[in-house]
Amino acid sequence: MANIKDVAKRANVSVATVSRVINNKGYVNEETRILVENAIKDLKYIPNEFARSLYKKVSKSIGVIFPHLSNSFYYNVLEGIESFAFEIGYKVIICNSHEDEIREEEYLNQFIKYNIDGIIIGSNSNIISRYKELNIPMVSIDRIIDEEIPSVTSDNVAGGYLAGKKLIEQGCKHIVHFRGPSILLTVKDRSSGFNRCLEEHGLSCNQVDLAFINPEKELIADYLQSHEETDGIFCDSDIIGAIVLSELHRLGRRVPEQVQVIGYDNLLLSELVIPKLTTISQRMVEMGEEAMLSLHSLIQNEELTNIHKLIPIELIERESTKK
Amino acid sequence: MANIKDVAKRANVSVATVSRVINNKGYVNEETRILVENAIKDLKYIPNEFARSLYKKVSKSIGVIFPHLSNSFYYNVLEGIESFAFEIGYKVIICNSHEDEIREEEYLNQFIKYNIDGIIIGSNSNIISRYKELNIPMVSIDRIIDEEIPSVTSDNVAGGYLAGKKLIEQGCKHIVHFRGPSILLTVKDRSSGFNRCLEEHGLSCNQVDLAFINPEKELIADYLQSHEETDGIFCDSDIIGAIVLSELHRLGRRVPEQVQVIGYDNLLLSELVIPKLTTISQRMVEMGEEAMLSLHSLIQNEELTNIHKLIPIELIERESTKK
DNA sequence: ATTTCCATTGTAAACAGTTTCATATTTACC
DNA sequence: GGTAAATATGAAACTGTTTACAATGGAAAT
Repeated sequence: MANIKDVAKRANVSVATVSRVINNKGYVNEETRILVENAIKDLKYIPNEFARSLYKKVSKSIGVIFPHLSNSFYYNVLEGIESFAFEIGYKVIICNSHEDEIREEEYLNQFIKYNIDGIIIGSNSNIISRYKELNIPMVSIDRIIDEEIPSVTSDNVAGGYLAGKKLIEQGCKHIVHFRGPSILLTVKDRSSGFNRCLEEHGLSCNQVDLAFINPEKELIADYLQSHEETDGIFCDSDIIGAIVLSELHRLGRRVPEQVQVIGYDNLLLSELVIPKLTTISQRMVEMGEEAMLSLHSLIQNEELTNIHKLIPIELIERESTKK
Repeated sequence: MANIKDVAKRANVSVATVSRVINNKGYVNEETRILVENAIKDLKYIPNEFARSLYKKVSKSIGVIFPHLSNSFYYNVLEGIESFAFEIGYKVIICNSHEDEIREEEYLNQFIKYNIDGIIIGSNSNIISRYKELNIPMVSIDRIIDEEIPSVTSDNVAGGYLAGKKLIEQGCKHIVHFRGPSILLTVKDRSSGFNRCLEEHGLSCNQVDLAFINPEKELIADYLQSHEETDGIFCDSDIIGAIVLSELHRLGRRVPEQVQVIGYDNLLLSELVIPKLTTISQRMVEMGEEAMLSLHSLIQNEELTNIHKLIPIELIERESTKK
């Protein structure tokens, strides 16, 4: 691998001049520039970023900490982050915390070693203080971990509200909310939006708490069996929605004629079940892009006009609700 | 941020000694070691990897080039890669080529700048020559791009064969194979395994070529409508499988009594459709781990006992085939 | 004619480590 | 007691860049 000295030698100039050419900085005579550029081409010279970063203390890379990777939310967000990062010349180092604080801390140390320019956190981090003392530009995604730390979240309150509104508009009276784990802020927000909407219309609903990954099918089956009057169901995920549909099918209840169902996430799945699932869609890729955008501003020391970005949701109407 | 000089000063030793302590290399007196370690703790010193890498020409990071991120195969593989990489102290830089050669080439240049230690490629790269001239340790995943470049692939031939065997054993005579894009080697391999099995049993099958992402529902519907005799279906993905199931449902054909269906990938989806889809499972996380393992050996200049690793597949029996 | 300024280039210090080599001390062995 | 080997440490060179500063020459201004 050729280095800057080799180029300088071949072009008969000093390394400083070569550096000026590479960085387009300072005075360089046009002829000299061409000489240097040719030498660079001849030697297939590519500047060493380590040396550069060592001096400039900038790594042109950001770290992304997620609690999981195999989850459509995170990899779609990651897609958005990567996409925008590439545009502005940033590398993305991916970290899977596995919801493990020790692992997260180890990654944090790595970040320092590598002069990482910024961090995007999607994990349920309890080590915020550690993050804050690091003083590295940082953006949280999907949750607000601290008032001072910029965030990008999906408008979960609006998501819940919209789902409620749709069910009510289509005439549902006996509504149930199959919720995700209620420790999650996102779930709480959806609940609060949903409940507010019902209250505004003089209604209330039952809540059944479920896990996201492996929702207990039995709980769903039991509830549906013992609540024949149910005519509207809001599920905190399409996976729960799909299970609900299959249970309703087993019980012989017609969707959407007798019961209407709304899911959440707009997974591929929601198009493949019968009937196709009406769902709330989060703009995940956009969330990733917005997070990277905020982070970039932060890195550039720009003022953020909007510290806490709220990304709108959409209701995707399919066949599990009435028109 | 404290640097090695600060530590040296505080411990009243030279930087060389500090370096020896950090790297556990060379002679250091026990008392001196403790002195240095305390200084490190006091100053919260973390060595700068850029300076290190500059001298050692090793980055402790690998690049992963995938054609997409939002695809369960890739992110599961990524999960495996990241997991093992973390164990052995490597960072993972994620690159989404979007199937774009120019983008891939740009990433490649980045890799050189950053002295990347190794590359895992999952993309349909046509720029192999470029890769080869780089002389960076490299492992391909899901496809063999070159005889000399180590690879980790799923045993697609066995997958096709196993699917064929299952359908035949359960008495299918009129079999159709809804294939993925036939340009893909993986698809070709599945086909060849599937067809060989049918041939061995004196059978043959029809083939319908479909896209993976948005399989043309109409093609599937048309085929099923015009081939009432069909009693066995092998689908190159669970998504195709789910669509097939929904079409069969529409046509009033009972699964598995009249028609049996096998999918591929063991997506979450396959558990949620009615009836649950029998499918071939690829051990994706394991593939990622194995790829990282091979790459690590390569980086360490170790001989690979098995250049082309073939990861076994499994038949996951559910409700869309007879027992 | 002298001074000032700009363009152009090079020298050398900085960035933060690792490692080679030299030197000093201790221990081991004959 | 003398020599070789092992232990312990530091000075300085080295990694490949960027940049502050100095030096030079020529043009413009006084």
